[in-house]
Formats: sequence, structure tokens, C-alpha cells
Amino acid sequence: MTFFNEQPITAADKTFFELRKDIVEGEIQAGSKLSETELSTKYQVSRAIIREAINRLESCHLVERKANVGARVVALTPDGLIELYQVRESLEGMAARLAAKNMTESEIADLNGLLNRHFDEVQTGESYYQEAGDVDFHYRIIIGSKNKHLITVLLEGMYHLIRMYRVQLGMAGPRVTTAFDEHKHIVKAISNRDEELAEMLMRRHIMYSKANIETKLETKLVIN
Amino acid sequence: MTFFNEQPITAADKTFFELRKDIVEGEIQAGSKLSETELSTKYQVSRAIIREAINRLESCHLVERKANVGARVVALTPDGLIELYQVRESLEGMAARLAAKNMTESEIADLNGLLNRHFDEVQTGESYYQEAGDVDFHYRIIIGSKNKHLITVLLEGMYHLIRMYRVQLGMAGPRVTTAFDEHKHIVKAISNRDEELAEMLMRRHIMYSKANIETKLETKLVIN
DNA sequence: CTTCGAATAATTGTCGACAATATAGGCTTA
DNA sequence: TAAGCCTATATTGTCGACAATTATTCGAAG
Repeated sequence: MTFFNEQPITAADKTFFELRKDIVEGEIQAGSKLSETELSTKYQVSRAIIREAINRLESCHLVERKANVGARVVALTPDGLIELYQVRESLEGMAARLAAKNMTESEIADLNGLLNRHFDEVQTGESYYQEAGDVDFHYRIIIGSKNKHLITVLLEGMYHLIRMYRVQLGMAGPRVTTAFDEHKHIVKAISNRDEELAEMLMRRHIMYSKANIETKLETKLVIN
Repeated sequence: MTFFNEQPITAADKTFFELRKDIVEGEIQAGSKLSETELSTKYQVSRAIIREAINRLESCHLVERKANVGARVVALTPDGLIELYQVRESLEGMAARLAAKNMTESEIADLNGLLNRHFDEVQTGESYYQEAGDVDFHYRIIIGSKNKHLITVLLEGMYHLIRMYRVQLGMAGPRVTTAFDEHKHIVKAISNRDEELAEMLMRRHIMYSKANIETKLETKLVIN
């Protein structure tokens, strides 16, 4: 889930990435307090570095901070996930619209290539078509929007949080076959430079995903 | 432009607000370097506080940072403003949709009251209907969405940057009469709980605003 | 005259100590 | 016994100094 040029330079970078990983994957529990002294001993760095890392985590909305009190990992609530998907629907819809306008033919060809590989995998029953592939698909369209702001908000500001939800609520990589068809239609719209349709299909795609998650949440609530 | 409960607690808060104001209003030039030692003497605080403030400014996208090199105020480019408005169109469209769903009747009544006051001001020729009123209108709808994520991304992550563009490119408060009608129709749609229409009208409203800015940018380019 | 490289200066990154604030526990008092 | 205050403790906020990295300047060689 470390996207592209995300290589740590300073010790604060490194600590930030480690902390983010541990939070997203649940090693540090959702809702728990982040003690600066405790973390500084655990990660073998000074408190200043921990503080900087926590500041960055706050700007990704992974932790919340109160002055003179401290920072806590955000709590995972069903409503929070729904709200997140509402924003995602809006932003990725716009990303698809802009991708239909701004992606190069070569980028579109690559996207089609990705789709074909996924198709083969689904056909041969490997069904490796999981989160990694899905993220890759959405990632390329977001980048293809060529809108720096949109890219930053989605990839640095929301995707890690969404992934945190998915990992910790245990809902990785389902909806294989239907999602594949939806992806195919989105790419088709982008190929045709049909901005309107690309946005509409992407929004529906994410709405379906949201609905799927909602039902899963309900059954989980019933079980537990 | 300090919205609601934004009162500084720590010295870092205070310095962050001051720095943000100075950047947004152009007292610190766009594109200029932010020297930590220089700022620490200027604002009479230690470098640690300046560093924290700069970190926060980075998460608002007001400054950009490179490891071991330093931070610079973002450069204002016409393309940057266009990209910003694309994201804004998407997010505020969703905000209007959610506001139509989630605002209370009392909040809607308040919004209508605001609109009537603006109408009076426009009628009496005061034309005080400027940025403050416009921001207030959009602000209420964003809050009315009741989506915490959306609210944060828009009010903490984008509005100050948009304002920086508007202030420094000298395009405050025009489009009075037409914008008023657009606002009126948006509120009407929200009153009717017509989510679809509310989103559509808000998106158009922001698209018109964007187009207006684009022509202003062109004439500015011709003049200079 | 230009270009490359080394020494030097300036800036950012990191650290430990101290100050200010919030939390917890016990004590007094009604 | 319960409520409120006060002290003690722990945590966060702030600071100045040192280390590491980058930018600059000066000199030498082609």
C-alpha cells in the first residue's frame, strides 16, 4: 500500500510510515491513545520525531488530537465508513470524468491491459483479483485525472483511512465478478472520452461497493 | 475568515493562524521560501513551533516541503485554480446533496433568513453582498451536510487556499445578482429535499463561478 | 573563460531538558 | 457517605544546542 515515490528520507518519514502501517493494519488498536513517550521508546526515536509523525497522521485523518491532552487513533464507526464513501463517490466520480478528458491514449491502453490481466485471472479461477488489483485500477484513474489536488486528497488523505476500515472490519476483496464488469464499462467510457458517462459509472460503482459494505456490516452486527 | 471554534490554545496554534493569515493575504509572497530561523525571530517563538506550524500549513496545501531543503509557499498558477475549482465542484455538489437530506428544518429556515437579508442588501443598493456573505452561504450548506470528512476537507483543506487565490489575484465578490438567483434556487431545492437537483444546481453554480474567474484571468493576462 | 571540486557557510533534522497543563488520588469537611 | 479541593504525578508543550545535510564560495586545472 506504499504507493509510488513514497520512500522515507528522514527518520520522521520512516517513523511516520511505520506508525501509519501499524495503525492501518490494526496493530495499534483503533481508538487507543498514542503516548508520545511510550512510542518514542518503542520506535527508538526522540519525542520530537514522534510528534512530527503524529502531526502527519492527523492530516491523514488517522488520528485526532486535542491540545494539552494528546492524540488518539480514530474510532471506526459504521457511520464513519458511510461518510467516507460518500466523499469517495464524489471525488472518484470527478476523477473518472477528468481521466476521460486527460488520460493519454497510452495510459488508456495500459489500463485496458490491466483489465485483461484481471479477466484472465478471474477466468482461470485464480481469482487473485483482490484488493491489490482493485486499488491499482482506481489508482490509475485517479492519477489519470492529472488533477494534483484531487490526487493528493484521495491518495494521501482518504485511501489509507479507507483501507484501515476494510482491513479491520475484515472486508477485503469481494464482489469479484460484478466489479469486473463495472470496471470494464468505466474504461470503455474513458476510451470513448465520454466524461459524463465515466463519472456516472464510477459513482455507481462506488455506490454499489458502499451498499455491499453496508450489508456486510449489518450481518456482522447480527453475528456479534 | 477564522471560521468557528478556531481559537488558539497553544503557541503553535497561534503561530499557525498568524502564518496562515499572512500567507493567504499575500503578506508573505506566494512561492517564497519559509526560513525557519527567520520566522522564529519574526514571530518570537522557537524553531520547534515554527516547524509545527509549517507542518500544518503543508497539510492545508498552502506550503510545500522538501526534505533537508525547506518549505516554500505554493505558487499561484491559473491551472492550479482551475484544478481547485474542479475538486470544489465535486465536493460542494455532494455537500448540497447531503444537505438536502440531512439539514434540519430549523437550519433551512436560517438559510432562508440569510438569503432574505442578502436580498434586502442587494435591493437597497448597498451591495454588501460580497465575499463574506457568499462564504457564509456555502459554509452553512457544507456544515449542513453533516458529513465530518467532507466538512474537514473543504473548510480546513481547501477554503483557505481558494481564498488565497481570490485575494491575491484580486477577484473578490463579483457576480452579485446572478449568484443571488443561483443561491435562491439551491435553497429551494434543499427545502424540497430534492437531493439530485440540489447537487446539480450547486455544481453549476460553482462551474459558473469558475468560468467567471477564467475570463477574469484572461483579461488580466492581456492587461499585464 | 569555463568547469569541476573542495572547503566553508547556512539551513534543516534530531535530541534531551525544562515548563506548563491536565489527570488521578487522597484528604478534609459538611 | 458524598462532594469538593488540593496535592502529586504523568503527559504534553516549548526551548536551545548539536548533528546531518544542502547550498555557496573560492580556487585550481583544462
